[in-house]
Amino acid sequence: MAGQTRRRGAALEEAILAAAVAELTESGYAGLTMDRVAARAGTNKNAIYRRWPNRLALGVAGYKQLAKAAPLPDTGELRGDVLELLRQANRHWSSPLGGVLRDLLAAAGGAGEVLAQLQDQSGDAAAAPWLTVLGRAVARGEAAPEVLHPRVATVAVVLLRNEFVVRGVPSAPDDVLVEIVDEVYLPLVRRRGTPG
Amino acid sequence: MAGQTRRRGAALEEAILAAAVAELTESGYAGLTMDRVAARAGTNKNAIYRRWPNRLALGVAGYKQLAKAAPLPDTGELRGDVLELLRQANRHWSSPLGGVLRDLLAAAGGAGEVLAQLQDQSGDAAAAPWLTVLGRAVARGEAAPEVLHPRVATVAVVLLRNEFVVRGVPSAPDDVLVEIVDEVYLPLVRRRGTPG
DNA sequence: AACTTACGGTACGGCGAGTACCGTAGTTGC
DNA sequence: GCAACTACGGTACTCGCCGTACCGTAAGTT
Repeated sequence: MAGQTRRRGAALEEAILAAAVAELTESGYAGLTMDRVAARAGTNKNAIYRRWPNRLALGVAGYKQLAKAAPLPDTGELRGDVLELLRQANRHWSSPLGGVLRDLLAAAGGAGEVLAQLQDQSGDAAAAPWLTVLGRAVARGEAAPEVLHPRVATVAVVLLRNEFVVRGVPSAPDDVLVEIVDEVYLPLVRRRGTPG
Repeated sequence: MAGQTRRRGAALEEAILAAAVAELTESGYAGLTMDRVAARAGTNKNAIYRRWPNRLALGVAGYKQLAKAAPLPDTGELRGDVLELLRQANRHWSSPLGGVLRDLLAAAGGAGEVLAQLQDQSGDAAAAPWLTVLGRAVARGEAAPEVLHPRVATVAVVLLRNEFVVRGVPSAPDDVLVEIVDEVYLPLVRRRGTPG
C-alpha cells in the first residue's frame, strides 16, 4: 500500500524478531503463533520459516532477546548478597518473562539442544554469580572453602525455582526468600563442623 | 459387531481410564489425544467429555491411576534412608511416568486447582516421607531438631528434580545422588553450630 | 410396555503448525 | 543498463487435534 520498499535480509529478520518479542511480552509463549507474528511483522509465515525451523526456535530466540543479566550485588556481607540475588531471580520468574521461560522449558521437553540455549539464563551459567558472591564470602572468612561448588552454591535459587514449578505461585513472598536464606542456605555454607 | 453388550456407567468409565493409562505409558501425555483414547476404549469422545471436562483433566486422572507410593525406607541410619528416598524419586522421574508428570505440570501452567491434585505426588504431601525419616534421625541424635521443617527436609529431592527440569537428563547418575546427600543434605541437617 | 437416560456414530467448527506454489520486487553480475 | 538470480509477499492448502452438536438406539427404570 504505502510506498515503503520491500524489506529483505537483516531488516526483515529484525522486524520478525521484534514482533515475536512483542507477542511474547503481551501474550506469552501460548500467544506466540506463527500467523500472528507474521501479521504483526507485516510479512508472512514463509519468511519466518526461512529463518527458524519451528515455533519453539522462534520462541527461544525471542526469549534470549528479552533476557538480560542483572548487575552483581556486592553489599559487603554474604547474607545481603544472597538475598539480593534471590530477589532478582524472584522478580525474573514473577514477571511475564518467567512464564515464558517455564513454557519454553516445557516445550523443549528435555531436548538437549534447546535447553542448552536456555541454560545460559537458567542453568550452569547461572551458577557464576553465586560462585562469585560465595568466593568473596570465603575470602572474608564468612563461608567454608569447600562450598565453592556449583551444586552447593546454587541451592538457594534452585529452591526458589521449585516454588514456581511445583506450587505455581505467581510470585514468592519475601518471607520465603528470607526463610530459604536463613534456614537453608546460610547454615549450609557457613563454616561447619568436620563431618564424621 | 460382536454380540457384546453396550457398556455404561462405571464399566465404561474404567475402560476409558484404562485406555488413557495405556496411551500415557506408551506415548506419554503428548500421545494422549481424545480421539485415540476413545478409539482404544471402543467408544467415542462424547463419553469422555461427559466425565472429564478436558484433556488435561483426563491426563491427571490417568497419572494418578499410575502413580503409587513407594514403601518408606528404614535402614537404621539417616544416610541410607535419604539415599534410598532419592533413588526412588530418581527412578520415578526417569521412568516414562516422570515425563508425563513434567508435561502435566507444564500443561497446568500454574493453575492451582490442577496442581493441587498433582501435589499429592510431587508437592507438599511428598514432604511426609522426608519428615518421617528425619524424625527418626532426630530421635537417634543424628540430626538437629530444627530441621524438621518441610523446606529443609525436602532439599535433597528438590535438588534432584532440578536436574531433570533444567538439564533434561533422562536419568540422574548415582554419583549425583550421592553428591547431593554428602555435599548438601547431610551437612545441612546434621547438628550444626549456633548461627550468629 | 412406556419412559428416561446414556452410549455410539458421525459430522462439524475452530485453531494453529507447517508446506507448496507463484508472481514480483530487490539485488547482483555482466 | 539489461539479464539472471534470490528472496519476499500472497494465498491456499493439508493435517492433527480439541471441543461441540445432533440423533438414532440400547440399557436401565417404573
